[in-house]
Amino acid sequence: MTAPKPGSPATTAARRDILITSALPYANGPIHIGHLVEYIQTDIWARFQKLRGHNCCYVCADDAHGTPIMLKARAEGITPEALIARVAEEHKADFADFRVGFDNYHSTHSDENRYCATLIYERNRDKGHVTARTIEQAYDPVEQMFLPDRFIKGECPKCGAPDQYGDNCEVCGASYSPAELKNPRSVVSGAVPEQRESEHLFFRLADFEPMLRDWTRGGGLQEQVANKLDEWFDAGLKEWDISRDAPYFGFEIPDHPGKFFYVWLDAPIGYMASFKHLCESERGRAAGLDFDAFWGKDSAAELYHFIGKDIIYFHALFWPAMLYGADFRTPTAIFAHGFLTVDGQKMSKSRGTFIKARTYLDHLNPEYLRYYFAAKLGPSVDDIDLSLDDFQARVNADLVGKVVNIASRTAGFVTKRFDGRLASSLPEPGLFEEFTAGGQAIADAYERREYSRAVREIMALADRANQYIDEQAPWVVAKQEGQEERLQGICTQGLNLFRLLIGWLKPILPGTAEAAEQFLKIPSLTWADLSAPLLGHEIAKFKPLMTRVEPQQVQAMLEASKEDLMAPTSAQQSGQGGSEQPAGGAGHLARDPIAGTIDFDTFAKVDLRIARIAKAARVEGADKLLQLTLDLGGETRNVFAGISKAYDPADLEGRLTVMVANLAPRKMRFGVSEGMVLAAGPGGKDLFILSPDTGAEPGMKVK
RNA sequence: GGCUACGUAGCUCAGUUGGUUAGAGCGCGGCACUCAUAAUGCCGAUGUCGCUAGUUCGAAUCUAGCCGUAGCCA
Repeated sequence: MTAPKPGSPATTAARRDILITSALPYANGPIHIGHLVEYIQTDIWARFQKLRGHNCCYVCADDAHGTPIMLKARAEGITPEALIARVAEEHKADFADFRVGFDNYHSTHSDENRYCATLIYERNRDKGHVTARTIEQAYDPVEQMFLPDRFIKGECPKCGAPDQYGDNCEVCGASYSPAELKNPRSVVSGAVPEQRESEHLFFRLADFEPMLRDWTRGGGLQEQVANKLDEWFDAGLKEWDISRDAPYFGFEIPDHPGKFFYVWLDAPIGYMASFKHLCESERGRAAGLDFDAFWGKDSAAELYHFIGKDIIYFHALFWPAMLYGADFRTPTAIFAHGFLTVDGQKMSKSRGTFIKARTYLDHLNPEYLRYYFAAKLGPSVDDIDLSLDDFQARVNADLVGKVVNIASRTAGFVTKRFDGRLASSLPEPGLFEEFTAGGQAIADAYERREYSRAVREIMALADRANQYIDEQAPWVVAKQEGQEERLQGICTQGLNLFRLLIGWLKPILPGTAEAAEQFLKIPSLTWADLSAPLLGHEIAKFKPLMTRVEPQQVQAMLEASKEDLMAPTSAQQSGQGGSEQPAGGAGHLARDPIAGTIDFDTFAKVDLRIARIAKAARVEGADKLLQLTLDLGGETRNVFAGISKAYDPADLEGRLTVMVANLAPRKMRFGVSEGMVLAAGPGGKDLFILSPDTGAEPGMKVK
């Protein structure tokens, strides 16, 4: 059996073995709605394949290694193991609540991954694809560790912009090496980095050029991605540095004590490890899952990786090469998607559009976002935009106004007039068949990942169903004597059309589909069930399957996202797949490096004043905010401070503290904040407001 | 800076190999209906297809340059 070409219509009746993955989220921060584009896109595809009756597994894991995690754990005073365990729980809860249905969620810091990474390394090494070479790298003499480029800051050698990372300048866009940086400083300790030598291991990617060129042309890549790869081939494939020196949180390389696998080596291997863990679990054994059948060199199973466009290089070059070199099968296809913008702009913390998964869930139904993303997603690598106005309009119009409304406007008659019983035949079987015929195009669209097309097709049919009900006007028939049978027929027809629509939407809206199944009193729908109508069957009383999105909910979510920002927490944006971003370090300087030098005039612009906390109160509806009335000795200010978890309002009243008195007022959901009190600490319960020494009086300037 | 993409109605997007008057949903204007979560149906208005030049009988579609946006540069 040969795997069908990816993107080919799902015409094959044979049961396919399919393994699907999403990129591994990095275990140093929370999931946000940008991440969710990928997990929702993948989950829809996995659910679709399962509904079609295929043997489909969807696995993922936390990407748990690397310098940022090591330093963040150290900054929190806990072990990396404790950190990644905590983050894993948060990630799993977020995914579960968004109904991302992983068959297994594992970690790259696992026995299975150590085994697979070691095996892949050793097999490649034994074939001569790994070489050792001494390189020069920046070294932090205080922390006694080598520094990744992103952990060195200094002035751009080209434009002189201060506070730039060691690899490129965000001001002028120049690329350079950390050694070129002027006045370089270690982000971890603030020390001046030294250049030191160290022996590193390199994966000889160029050995695989013929195989990779072949694989690239094999139809497993989107055209846009293949174009990008050609560019890399033309530039020549370079060796890949796969080792890092201690201290490092990862797997020690067996034959090189003190050296560790680079996080990006074992990250994709996490896909294998997660699947291996699934195979060896009770569930996996019961299902007869065989690791080798999926990963062996001649596997007939299909293997798909959904990833973001930023990590194509790793998945389309290193990963297939590593697998090939270690005598494993290569992926059937890589599906890259674009990034998410909100209202046409990059997600922004200050605009409140940097929305964490949890913040969204606190205010809105996950089905809304799943639907909206589906309505926008296609198979290309183009970015997609979350337009908040469009989001509300679309969810309300399409899902509540069109689809759910079909059931809502027919079910009442069935319950009241026919004891919930559907008619035993359809008055218009032709219309039903017209719908089921449309199901083929919808399936093809799903298979090709053209979700936006599938949604368009489904909504066109939903319009058709509403037209039918309008034409038949059951509310008129209901008032006519002796027309009971006709009324029951119309409603049965309408509910059957509704059932088809819900069945087709099930990969996108698993929760709503489940509620609809309960309403219809039917077992879990599969694609095959949709060919025949539901007749002579008793249904439950209709309850709203989905409520409308209210603008206030969206506003509240944005406000809450701004609150997250105000509380000085240590939350960091996580890069997918273990990019080495500074996330913490030894002590507070590492977590939050000292900012670039300013002159005295700049400092003098900040007017700091002693203030007496005249009143302090909790803010209804905000879990982090306290409303403070600050007495400046003649003038009072209303200030919101994100310190509710650290202080009891009663303990604050009467205290003296320090505030920024000339900060521009800021409008918040709860009122206008006219300044800011100063506090130190990572956030949550660990926040400490400043107090002046005895003798200070309200209104005194701090200088 | 180099490369790869993207740029179509107020908004979000379709537009298959170049071929008549460029489409949909939302929003907007009007009418109808009242079963339904102010839901539904019918009718209508709305565009120099980023800009410029070229190829062609003919360009939203092909080519080049420019402008804007995103990502990558291991």
